[in-house]
Amino acid sequence: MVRDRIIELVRVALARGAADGKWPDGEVAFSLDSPRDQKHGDFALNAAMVLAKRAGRPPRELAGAIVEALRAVDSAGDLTSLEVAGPGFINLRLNPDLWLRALERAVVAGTRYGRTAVGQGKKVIVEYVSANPTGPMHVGHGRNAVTGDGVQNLLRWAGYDVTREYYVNDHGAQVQTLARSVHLRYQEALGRAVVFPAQAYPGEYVKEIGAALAKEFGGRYLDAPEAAWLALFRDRAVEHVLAMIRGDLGAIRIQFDRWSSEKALYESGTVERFVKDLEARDLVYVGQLPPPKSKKGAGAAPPPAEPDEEGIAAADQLTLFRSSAYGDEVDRPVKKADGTPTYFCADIAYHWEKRQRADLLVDVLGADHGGYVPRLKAAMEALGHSRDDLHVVLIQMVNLTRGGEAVKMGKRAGNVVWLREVVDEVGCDATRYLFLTRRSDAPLDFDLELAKKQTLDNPVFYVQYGHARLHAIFRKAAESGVPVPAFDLADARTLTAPEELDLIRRIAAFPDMLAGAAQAFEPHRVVFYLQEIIAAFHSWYTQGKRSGGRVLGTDPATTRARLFLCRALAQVLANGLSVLGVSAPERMALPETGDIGAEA
RNA sequence: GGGCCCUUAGCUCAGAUGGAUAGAGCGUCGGACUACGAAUCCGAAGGCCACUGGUUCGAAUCCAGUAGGGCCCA
Repeated sequence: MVRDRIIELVRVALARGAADGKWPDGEVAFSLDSPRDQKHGDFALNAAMVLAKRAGRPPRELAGAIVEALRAVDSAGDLTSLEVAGPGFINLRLNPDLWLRALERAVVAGTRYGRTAVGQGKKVIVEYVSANPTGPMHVGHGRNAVTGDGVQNLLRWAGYDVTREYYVNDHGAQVQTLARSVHLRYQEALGRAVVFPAQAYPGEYVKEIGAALAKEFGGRYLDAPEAAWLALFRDRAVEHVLAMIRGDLGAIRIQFDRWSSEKALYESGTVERFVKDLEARDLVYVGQLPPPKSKKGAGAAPPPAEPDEEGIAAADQLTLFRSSAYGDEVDRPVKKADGTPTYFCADIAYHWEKRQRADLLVDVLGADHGGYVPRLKAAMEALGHSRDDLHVVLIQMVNLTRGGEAVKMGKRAGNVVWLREVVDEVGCDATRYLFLTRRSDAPLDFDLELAKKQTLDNPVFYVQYGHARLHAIFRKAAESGVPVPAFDLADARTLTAPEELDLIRRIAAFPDMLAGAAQAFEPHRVVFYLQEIIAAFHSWYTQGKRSGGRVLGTDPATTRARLFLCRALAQVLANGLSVLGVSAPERMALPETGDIGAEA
């Protein structure tokens, strides 16, 4: 990478200068930025300002000394100009051949261009979606899924050894409620009139499962006691729902490497072994839940005597995990009064088990689980790991709109918008891309009308169109008997327009951008990068068209060079879209045909 | 009442580990095709980066507090 090469040069120069006693020894936390303003060169180095205080010398004077040191180590002649500017920046201009070589690398690396080794093969488990197996995926799950998949893919491109994992909460109250709901529909399917209580799951799919079980078992469990069918109905219902979820995921091209079952954690004894481990480390004790934080001054409010949804009441003697010693607000129960483990217990047991399989854990959670993060981190630390071995990506909610009008959503019957409905309406590419047009921790407005539009308002369309347009150029070139050539430095040197150099610099920065996005767990950066680079292309293209400097010009060397530039650009677009799981069509149907065609 | 997130152009949002004159899209106004996709592009207008203080060579970015919005818990 171009930037890495310069960073190395700077390091050597700084070390050499320190060795010569020109400035104090030690790490210099310099940065090498690409300035927005081209007048400031290819890169701006702030080392002199960082070092000024330690050296006790004015930044600009120090900058002069650093410039000398850089010149001394630049035996290859990479730096064509070095100037001190502003408060003490050093503006670097590079030998243009360096940039042109980056263009060559992009094409030579092909579908692998952008892959880096910053992850050093570290094992990472990315857990995402993990929607409760009590119903199909809704739109919010979709955002989680797409973001998680983007993070996962970024990490893969950055050289991590990634496992995609889905945690199935197939144990506990919610799947039991599902089982009972299904049993009611089962009775109904057998002709019995039932009253459907408010807490039961209302969806149409519950009826389908009930009917399927009626067909399979007949009246066998019609009047049987709950104990006879609960576990069976639960397992069958979960199976059905997971099949639906797999279908939903398939519709947005998401697959998992591993499905981890909460129930299996119990059945395999993992939870029990984990609790033993906690006891052995003296991380738990028996006691009562602390009183909730009360209104100030008025003394402690009376603790609620009512059991909560997990069946824990204030007066219970619980097994508590010393999470408050590791940054959590209070100690959290891992066992209830009757000795059964809590949901939290199984969850940290799962993380404990995951951490044995990987160096780094990433959880993609809904923002409503934000309060859960400190106790998970506390658990990591208590178990002898670093808090940073777990990184949590929080996903804010999706506000669905149609032409600007809010689409009402809620948990009540009939109000949920399933992910599948959205994908069926706007397509997988638009769904995936638009879910990533905002930082994940900010709420997202998703407009169904906009997502379907075949105009530049629609960011997906804009980028895909750019890719198709590049391929139109290749087709035209082939028709004219001009194949896309191999790299030739002499040809490439004809690329001298500022717009062309700008495009080349962006292409060269692609691997850095991907690595940065991976390390920040922020797939939306890829979206913004693509948006910018394709805008730069459209601009260059149209301007060239006006001034007669088209890609397919009369001068053979220029034509070859520009075709090659387009080739590199198309590769970057295709690779960037591939990281996002969005297709890069080589041609797009005309709107008159009414065929969207972008999925090809 | 406690905790987390957020506040940047009329609207929707970017702004990488602090860098030089804060960017993009939409919307508004004005322009550009006899050849590779005008499904595109160019230009203009539009800002007290919520507020106050602090940290330093330098703050939209980091810290504290205030105001407003969202989520969770109670």
